[in-house]
Amino acid sequence: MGLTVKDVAQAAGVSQATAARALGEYGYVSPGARRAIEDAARRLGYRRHAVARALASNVTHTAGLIVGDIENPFFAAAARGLADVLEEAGYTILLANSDEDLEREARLVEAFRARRVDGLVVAPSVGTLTPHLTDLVAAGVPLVLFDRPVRGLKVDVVMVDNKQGARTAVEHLLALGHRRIGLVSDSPEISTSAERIEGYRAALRAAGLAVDDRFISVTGSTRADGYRGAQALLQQRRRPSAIFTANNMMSVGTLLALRDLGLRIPEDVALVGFDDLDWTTLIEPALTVVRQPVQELGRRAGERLVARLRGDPTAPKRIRLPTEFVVRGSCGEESP
Amino acid sequence: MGLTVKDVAQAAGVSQATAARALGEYGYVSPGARRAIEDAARRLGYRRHAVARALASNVTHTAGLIVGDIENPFFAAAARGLADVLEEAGYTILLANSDEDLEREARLVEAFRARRVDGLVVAPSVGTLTPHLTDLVAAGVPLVLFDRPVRGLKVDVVMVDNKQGARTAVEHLLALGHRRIGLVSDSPEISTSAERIEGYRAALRAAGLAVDDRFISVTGSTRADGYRGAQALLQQRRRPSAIFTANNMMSVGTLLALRDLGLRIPEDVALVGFDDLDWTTLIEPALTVVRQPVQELGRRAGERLVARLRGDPTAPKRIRLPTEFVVRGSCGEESP
DNA sequence: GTGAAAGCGCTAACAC
DNA sequence: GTGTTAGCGCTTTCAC
Repeated sequence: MGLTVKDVAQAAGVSQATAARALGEYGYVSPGARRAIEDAARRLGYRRHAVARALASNVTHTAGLIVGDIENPFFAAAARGLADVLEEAGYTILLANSDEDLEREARLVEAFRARRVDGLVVAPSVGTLTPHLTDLVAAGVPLVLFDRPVRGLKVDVVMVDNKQGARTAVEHLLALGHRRIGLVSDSPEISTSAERIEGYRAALRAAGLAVDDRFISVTGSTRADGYRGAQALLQQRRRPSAIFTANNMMSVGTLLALRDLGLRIPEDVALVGFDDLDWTTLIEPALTVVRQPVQELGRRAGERLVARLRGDPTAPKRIRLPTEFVVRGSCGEESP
Repeated sequence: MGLTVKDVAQAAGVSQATAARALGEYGYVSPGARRAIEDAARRLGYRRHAVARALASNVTHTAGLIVGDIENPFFAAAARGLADVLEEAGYTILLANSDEDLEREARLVEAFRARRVDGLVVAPSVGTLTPHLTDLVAAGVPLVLFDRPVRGLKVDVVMVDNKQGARTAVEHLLALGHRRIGLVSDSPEISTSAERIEGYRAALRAAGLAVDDRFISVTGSTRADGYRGAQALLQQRRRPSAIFTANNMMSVGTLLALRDLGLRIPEDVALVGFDDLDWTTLIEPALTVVRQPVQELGRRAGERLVARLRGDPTAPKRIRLPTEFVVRGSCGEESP
């Protein structure tokens, strides 16, 4: 501890500036001096002080990531993809969970700004303009929105085509003859959910069907919420013959509700989920899902951020990765 | 950007030192001055500069977390628990994945030290003394080992009782009459796995059975490894009648292998997994598992680290949380 | 209780 | 190419 550039410079017999240039990998240093400096550094056990460097250079080589909950496999996979890209580019990740709470999210953004992150990737909990994000952008801090756009915020967004994904899922159910199709979703405040709900509605409308609110359950986004939502839908006298769940946690809840109600899949109720997971092929029947390229999503977000950090001046990009509709057994068919 | 303590001090009509004391929440400041300073700060939109503060005070309020892979639900849940505790205590988390690779892990520790993290939580990929960790401890940086001890390293460890957990699982299978019990595990270099393997052996020995290496598959730790390992065990002419999988990813792989081989659970092969997950009750039959208090594990690690950061001088603690054996259907019984 | 001044360890001009 | 010299924005003595 406490070994500085100056110490290395002395040991190597050069000025502090030269040693700093060699150790910090910038500016010109003659091969000879470089060798002497690197030798001395190694010999003494010099360790660069990223904090001092950050203060002097105004660059921290640190990026913030704010997700709803790292425990959710969706965010975990994304974090992995993001980390891979950012680390490769020399950045370290600061991680935090917003719990989909706007106030918490704002506090976290503030904390990350105080730490002078070079850029930020956030999955915004609300899809409308909020000061913590507009201020950030106004201040020129690169921001990449993950999974969800914010209406009116002109920054890069990396997301999937939620509406189309949901629509395809519901059309599949319609094609199988279902007319009472339930929707178990979380709040449309989360724009992803709004789009999936929209896709659901669009499919029904296109089929000339009325959208019946009694088949729609909109709650929180946890597994427990999914359980309750599905229960509510299924306990009506005229229950849905099929259900589309708008996210992975709610799929689990719905599955549990179905089981507790003694309803069989797909005989009693067909099921399609959004987001593919480890266990979707482990259950019987396997779950038909709208698959998202989750890790890729994280990677792309990382690439956008790195591009901005390197000064990419182009207009904000909205990257929409396609979903893939994976037919398995939960709607009463065999996989192709 | 670029608004400093000095600016606030001028606006409030006090010296920089006083403003800094108020803004930095240390030292004495009269109530009057404090109000003036806080008003000015709010009015001007002052934002504290954590990097400068860190350089001057030599405290970053940052903790590093190094796990094998954040995409693994085990680590994700732990990260969540840890984040909750650390955030509460005012720390921000730097996250990185080691991929269970020692060299990578060493690089990451180095990168975190360069960033002057106040402390570190790591799930070490190797259970023996390695310089990147001994140096860290020698330098006085608080370190908490997560999930796995390192032989000879005198620091806090938070883990579960792997041996007992594994032993209980195998004893359960033995009690059901199984004599050919397979083990699908990852490398004993990861001490957790070594302990689980040890528990497996202990149970067999206690029952007076020889440990037959043909029933033991030790490979990497991915799902694919589990799949291959299980396949290998099951394709022998004399295949195991039961399998114990030593981690969650390998349970998935084994389940897949079982299915592809057309083997039924529990009729053809009984199965017990280590680590409980979302989907273990979703499959049919539900998976009997050794459950670990995963998030709690993360929380406890966070608590230990915070204690050390606050100067707790007591001897290193080895916290061993108990596992819970959860009997479901995969061994041929009903849940209680 | 408050202020002046000296750093923390590094980068960044600028002169040589 | 290399050295000199200012800072970066804050904390931290130490007088007052």
